[in-house]
Amino acid sequence: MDDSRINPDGTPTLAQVAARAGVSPITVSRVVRLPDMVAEATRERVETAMRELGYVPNLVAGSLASARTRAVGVLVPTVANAIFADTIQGISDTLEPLGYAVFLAQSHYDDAREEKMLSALLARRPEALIMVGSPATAAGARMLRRAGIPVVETWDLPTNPIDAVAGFDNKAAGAAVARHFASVGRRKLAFIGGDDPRAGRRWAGFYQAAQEAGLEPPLRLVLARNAGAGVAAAADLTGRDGVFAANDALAFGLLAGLRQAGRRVPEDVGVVGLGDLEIGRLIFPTLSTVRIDGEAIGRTAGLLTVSRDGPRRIDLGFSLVVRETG
Amino acid sequence: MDDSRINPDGTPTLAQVAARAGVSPITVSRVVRLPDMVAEATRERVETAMRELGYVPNLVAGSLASARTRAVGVLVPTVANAIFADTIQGISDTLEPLGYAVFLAQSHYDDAREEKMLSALLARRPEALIMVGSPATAAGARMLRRAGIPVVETWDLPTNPIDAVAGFDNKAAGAAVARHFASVGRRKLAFIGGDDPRAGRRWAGFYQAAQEAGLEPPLRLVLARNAGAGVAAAADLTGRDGVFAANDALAFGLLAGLRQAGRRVPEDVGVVGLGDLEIGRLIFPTLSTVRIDGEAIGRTAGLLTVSRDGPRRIDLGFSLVVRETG
DNA sequence: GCGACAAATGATAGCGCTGTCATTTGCGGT
DNA sequence: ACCGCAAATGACAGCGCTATCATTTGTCGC
Repeated sequence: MDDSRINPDGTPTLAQVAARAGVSPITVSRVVRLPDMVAEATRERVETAMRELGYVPNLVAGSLASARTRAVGVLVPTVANAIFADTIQGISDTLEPLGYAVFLAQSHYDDAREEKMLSALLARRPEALIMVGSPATAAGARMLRRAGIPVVETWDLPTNPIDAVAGFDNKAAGAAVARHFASVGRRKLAFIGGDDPRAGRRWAGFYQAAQEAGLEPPLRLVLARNAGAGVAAAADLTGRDGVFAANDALAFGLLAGLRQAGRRVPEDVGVVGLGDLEIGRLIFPTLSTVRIDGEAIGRTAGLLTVSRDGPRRIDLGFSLVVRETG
Repeated sequence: MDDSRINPDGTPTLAQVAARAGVSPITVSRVVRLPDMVAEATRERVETAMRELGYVPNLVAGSLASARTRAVGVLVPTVANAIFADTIQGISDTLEPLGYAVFLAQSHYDDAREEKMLSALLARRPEALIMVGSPATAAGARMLRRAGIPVVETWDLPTNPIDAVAGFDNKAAGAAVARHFASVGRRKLAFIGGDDPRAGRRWAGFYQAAQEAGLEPPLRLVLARNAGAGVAAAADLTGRDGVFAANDALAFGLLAGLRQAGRRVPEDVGVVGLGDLEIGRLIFPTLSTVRIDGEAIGRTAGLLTVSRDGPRRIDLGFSLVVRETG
């Protein structure tokens, strides 16, 4: 194949395929999108021309002409946190077979950055938008409402969602952990986590349930959201016999820190994480955790973007999984 | 703000902002892209109109008109593997400040699917493409060469790269692990991993170095690429005293499987992973591993897409980190 | 062969924005 | 006031494809 036939200023266009196959451009378009509508002989002629030219459809142009991008915007705090990676996986695995692509963006837990990312995503006119949590700013929320596309808030159950929800009750999850600690005789509790709204709700539930169980007020440590912070937090938890870490990664760090401090788990202190990452089942001692199916959240969110059937608020729930860490 | 002013058929357009501000459309465009080129009074008038209408630029149209998408396509085997998530993070953190977005796709380690994803990504006309590994099919490679955009192959050092490379020598990494095992007296080695080209190269280096060290031929187990397979693999490794797992996740599973089988690590069997995930430093016993800086691979790849300065082949190397698992 | 209808193909306009050249406006110097 | 130049703004065409209506072609029944 002689490359001189390719548009020297760029990649081959649909018009060039049409000229080569001796048909009009719209027929080439039909071969790509609606092949059953084209006579077999014509279709084969066009397909040969496409193959010879190495034609790759231009979805930028097609999206503009059709007012459809066939893409979904996805905004997560960070892709490096495995629980969100599972959600992205669920979203992608659900939408890709339906012909939808994923435009990914990260907020890094920063409100201003989240707003900027929402704007950047919306500029690309995704047909829907899925985000972890809810917009942190009024401007962000306004932008999403104005966009007039399906919006799914995940990993939480907001009282005034913009559109659809696929999440679980963070406050109830925190309460369940505190009640569990009380039921196994833990008296001095603590919570370690970040300062995002979801961690705040887990803390609120944890605190309230501890109060209701007659335990002394739990301690809250607000940390950076990585395992290293969990390691360091162990030093501030002397005397605490039950610690709820806002996510499993923090819990892994905490376990290492406690081990280094010579505190036995679960004999001296119980540890519960959140997320039920697979690693938690493999380490020693195995991690007790609040099981959240991040991938199911993603799948559900994906389905909520493409279908208006059924409820728009899905509570996927959680369950407390008690393993060796207490 | 009365919503009736918004285009009832969709979101506000640049033309509507122009009409509202009493300027021509190209002036609105300039306010968005080149604000210093517009007189202050005019700019403020336009900005007010944009704000009142809730105007969000349409990058679909802008991309077509300017022949620039300001996006980079990223193809990884799976986002759920932490080492690739780190790379995505590195890519995103490097490109986002430069105004580039990430179009993400996953191959799920399937050749046909990889080719389909490459085509889907290229249809969106990314200005560059970054992929883990190299194209598995000739058609995929041809597509990329034809696209005429910067292409970065990562996590490997291909002999005939399409354009640029940001990776490390997988074969040498495998060899280093075998030599390490030999140096600490391991005699019967094994390798567990998937069947992708990179795992194959790790195995080849491992096998060759073991031969050169006079050890009996190592055993290779080809597994599903998840921790669960690592757990199960322990049953097939009786009598082996040194096991190299193709990645850390597999190693975590293997450690659990060995623990369940009553085999002590490192007394009975040494285990080395690959990737140096943070969790490996936190668990007990701490994991020996081949350190690969996935995030640095991503950052380097990101820079290779936006700059043609300097070498196009970057070997980020690796290092063997010996911890408690041997 | 003719007419009716369906299948197949083509013509037209335009999606929302921008590269580029043209025109207008403003400023400073004489 | 006039001229030259730079800054600011506008006009025009079109990026590559597709929605939609129009036209052509093919098939079947009489």
